[in-house]
Amino acid sequence: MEIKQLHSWKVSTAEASKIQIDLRKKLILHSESDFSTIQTIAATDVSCNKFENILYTAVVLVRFSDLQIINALTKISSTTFPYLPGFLSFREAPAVLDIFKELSDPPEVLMCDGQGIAHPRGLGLASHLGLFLNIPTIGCAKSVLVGKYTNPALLKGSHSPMIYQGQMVGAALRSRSNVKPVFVSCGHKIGLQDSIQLVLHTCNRYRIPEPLRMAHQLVNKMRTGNHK
DNA sequence: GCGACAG
DNA sequence: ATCTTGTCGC
Repeated sequence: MEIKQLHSWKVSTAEASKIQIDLRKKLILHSESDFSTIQTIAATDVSCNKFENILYTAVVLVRFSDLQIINALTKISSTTFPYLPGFLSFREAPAVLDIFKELSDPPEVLMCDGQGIAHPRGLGLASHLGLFLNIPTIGCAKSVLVGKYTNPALLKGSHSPMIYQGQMVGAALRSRSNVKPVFVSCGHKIGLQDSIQLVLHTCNRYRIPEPLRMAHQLVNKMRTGNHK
């Protein structure tokens, strides 16, 4: 599929910071399409050995009705950009985009393991990917990068706002009853309510949404050489 | 200066 | 992110 090349990925952290501040203005933080009728949902995840710069990346496409895998693409690549909180996309996004270049059709929505706009400069991995791919993206992180929240009620589906610099940037969402919440934020081209509903729909047995779990399992098997 | 800090 | 076993609870 067509990928926008909005800037170089070979940049300093100072340049990266400027890029984030510039690109955040281009984000669309509401739904323009009807997500009640979607047929599929995509997810991406990246794995890496400690102290190494080899990235194991996967994109999975699952059917929305039964959450079964329709397609899965993987790639092994190297990176020079280190992990720095607030700059994750400059490390991981190029690998994800490389996989999407091989995909014929854009997915209806992409779920990412990290923040959307709940980010120091409002442009986390999910938002950054959304702009390059020009598709709806959702940030679903396992922990907070920025923002304060009060614990949502213990029942699945309960959520409370994440507040950063006086703005609501996402939601702490109880994806399963009695478990630690996940942190959902708009990536691009989708509203927070729709994002929450899609994440909830894909959480059946575990805290982490099924598409993200499957992508995670895939990259870990790649990394550890388990071809089962 | 100190603490916080997606993956 | 990864390193790691059993164990408590729904």
